[in-house]
Amino acid sequence: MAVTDTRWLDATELAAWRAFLNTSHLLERRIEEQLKATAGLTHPQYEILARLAEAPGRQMRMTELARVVVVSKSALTYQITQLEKAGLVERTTCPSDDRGVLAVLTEAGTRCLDRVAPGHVEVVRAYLIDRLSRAELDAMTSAMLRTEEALRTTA
Amino acid sequence: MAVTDTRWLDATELAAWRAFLNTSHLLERRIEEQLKATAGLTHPQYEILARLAEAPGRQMRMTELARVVVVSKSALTYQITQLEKAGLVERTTCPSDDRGVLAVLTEAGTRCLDRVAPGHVEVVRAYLIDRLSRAELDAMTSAMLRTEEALRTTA
DNA sequence: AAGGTGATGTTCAAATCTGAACGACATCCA
DNA sequence: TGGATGTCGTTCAGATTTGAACATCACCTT
Repeated sequence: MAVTDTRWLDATELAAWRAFLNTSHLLERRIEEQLKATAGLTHPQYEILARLAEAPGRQMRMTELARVVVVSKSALTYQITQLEKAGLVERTTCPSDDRGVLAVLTEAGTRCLDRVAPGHVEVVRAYLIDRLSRAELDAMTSAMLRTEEALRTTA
Repeated sequence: MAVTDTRWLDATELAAWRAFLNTSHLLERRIEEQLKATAGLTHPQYEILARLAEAPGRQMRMTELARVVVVSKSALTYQITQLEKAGLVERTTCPSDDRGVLAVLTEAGTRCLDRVAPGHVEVVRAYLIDRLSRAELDAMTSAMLRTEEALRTTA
């Protein structure tokens, strides 16, 4: 096979990559810890509630929800079941497609989110957003949006 | 209790946060997929091998390794056991501390890493590093290093 | 109208992650 | 020297994630 010489990461690039990787893991850990302590929620669960709250009719199709939250379909099925047990979400069959399922945010779900959101936003600010200059924020956003686009479209 | 008004994220900040979150999850997924297909490794396992390869004597203490790779101690115990079964890593009791355990990269582990690294770096480049301008890379690095520092020192 | 193709959500087994509890050893100070 | 305190790595139970397989239904072409 044709062996192409590997373009290794130089010191700067490796530092960038590892800083990104470590920060994402550490931040994830911190968020998880805060949500668990405050509301017994996991981060994916919070994201599900947040996305539903923003959606028209406070409801969303399972596949679409899995896509925006970035979890597998089976993980979403599991989490929606958990949230349903907790009374924060309900399942409805989609009127326009008998295969489809709509996840609907309940009143209790809305109240839960209202109660938890401030503390969550606090963490996101304290460790990420508020530590970036405007220029850094803009640079990061444009960079991240570009890579997200690439990751979503490819394969 | 004194209720401080929440400083919600504005549209730009929310976009930044979600782009970061989505990108990290999507990239993690893509990396995991590539490593699994290429070498049957998980991402944490790859990081363990990579860190050991860089370490003096190709060995590292468990706690320190868990810290740099950003996994819990129990997760590291589990993964080192897996890698030991695969013959890529060995455990040695630390000479200077009988409580300590040294994870040592084996010859097979070194060869495995050499074989897998190019493809892995390829993915990191293709979806992140090569998509950022020099300015974006620098901005992201400084921002990430600052937040990493904050997350590592606090609590 | 009927079959082929594709999408939808769930189930299942397997792997992995985490925090808490634990036993073993180090270190420090009286 | 002898506890008191802390660190180290492991074990354990429980929760979560994933991909593959599956049954159901939609859609499109003939």
